[in-house]
Amino acid sequence: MRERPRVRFAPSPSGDLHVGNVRTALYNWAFARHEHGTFVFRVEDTDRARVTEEHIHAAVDILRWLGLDWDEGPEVGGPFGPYRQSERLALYDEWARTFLDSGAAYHCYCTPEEVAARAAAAGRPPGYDGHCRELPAAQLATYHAEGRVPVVRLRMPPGTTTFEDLIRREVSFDSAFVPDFVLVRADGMPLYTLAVAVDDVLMRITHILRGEDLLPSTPRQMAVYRAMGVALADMPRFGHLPFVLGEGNIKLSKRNAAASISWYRREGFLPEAVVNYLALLGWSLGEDRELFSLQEMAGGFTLDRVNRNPARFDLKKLEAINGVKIRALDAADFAARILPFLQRAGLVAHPPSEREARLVRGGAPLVQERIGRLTEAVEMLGFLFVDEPHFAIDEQAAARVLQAEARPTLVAAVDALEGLPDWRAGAIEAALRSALLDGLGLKPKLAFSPVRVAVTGRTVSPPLFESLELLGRERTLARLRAAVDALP
RNA sequence: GCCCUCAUCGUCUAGCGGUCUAGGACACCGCCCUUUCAAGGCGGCGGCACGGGUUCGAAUCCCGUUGGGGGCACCA
Repeated sequence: MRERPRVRFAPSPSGDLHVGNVRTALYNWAFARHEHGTFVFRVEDTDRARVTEEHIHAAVDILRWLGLDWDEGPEVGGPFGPYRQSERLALYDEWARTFLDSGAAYHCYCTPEEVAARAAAAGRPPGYDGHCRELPAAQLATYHAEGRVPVVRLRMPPGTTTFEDLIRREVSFDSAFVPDFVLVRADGMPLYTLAVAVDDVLMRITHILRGEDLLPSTPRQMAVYRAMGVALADMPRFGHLPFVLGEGNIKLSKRNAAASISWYRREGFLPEAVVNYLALLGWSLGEDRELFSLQEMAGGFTLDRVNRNPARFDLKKLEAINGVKIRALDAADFAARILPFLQRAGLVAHPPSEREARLVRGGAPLVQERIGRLTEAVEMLGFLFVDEPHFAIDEQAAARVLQAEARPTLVAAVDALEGLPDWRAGAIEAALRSALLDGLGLKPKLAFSPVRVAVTGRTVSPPLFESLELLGRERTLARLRAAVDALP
């Protein structure tokens, strides 16, 4: 009997989408999908100075990358558009006029400075005092004569606003603590306070899941609904999501690079990991299930499992989940995911040459189970793509491992590998074990590290024998000989 | 200052009056495996903020205290 819910994600993209924004989008999406409702994406760009075209594109792009799709909004349209507030200004204007006519709103001629000064002088908390609520005609004339341009304020109805929060419980605000607020600026531009309410009603939004920072603005939003003639029972229902805090020192400030979701993409996090981790910040599937897909999340997403307390972001945990998701990828998919990172590092061409493609395919399985971020594949596989003349050994690694005493080891390795008829990992391992372990009586750890550093340039690398096989006989021997020559 | 809100291991959480000497995950610490690094396996450390109630019985319900967070814009 109950109608399908319509929910929305309505960011005001004044920069890269924030981690908290995305978590809100995710919950709205999951709720819509779970209830077989509609997910609306609306852009709140009434503050045009801050919201740019570029930011909007970035938001669309990152949401798509995460795998969130919307039924109405930018690039998909829908029956209740336009979905950008900057294209709906006439609507807000119309409603502001209606409010003025009905007395639900009034013109206010006070400047922000005057309002603040009066509050301070009276020792009241900041906020409007209702000064222009009932202006005498004479005063009005004076203001006009002074050339003052009014804002439109909503007349906050007296009494108590009570609502059942979808995530908390009953919340109520006494209007005495909710000052009359501005709907339209002196320059005629509508404010968030007007635009959200009008749009949510006009777009038939039924459930509003948003950050808890908006909790105190709920009575104001409901007052606008009321002015629009919406009955209490028909108003959208609100659910306020707890905050996502930064690590350590509270707030996930905009200054912090890790606050913007695009950072995670650049740093080699999988969208399925980001989404999985973000879902965990304030919600759980239950039964100790921590790993799931977007679809599984949608399948189990109910509001009664959303937490009320704020969550702190933990990069280590995200990384752990990322590792699990990386390992769960099939080989071809994983190779495709690391390719862009190798390309950006300048190691592989666009498109990859045949040899490069072969090395990516061959190298991918070597690193898939040992990295937590896709970017690490670049560090570990770099040695495969560098041409001999440009191959360089990490200085610290050389200083530690490639000392004079490594000479017999490297020489023996060259001898053992030079005539090896079968250049495959198994044969390479057998040859090196016999030459270095049996022949020189070295411990494995000591025997293989000079070879590793000489050939990969690092003390940490993918498995040695497979690495040599991939690198090929020529390049392997060239690097070993060069290392011998460079020995002190 | 006023209003609102939150409170289980270091962190994310399970728990929705008895099955809790509180479960899982990440982190951390051991051990095993091992050609480096990981991964994996096994084990360990560690928590119901405090005080009152309600109840035969509270992590779970109520009140208060403390502490945290948010809001009080011609930002959203």
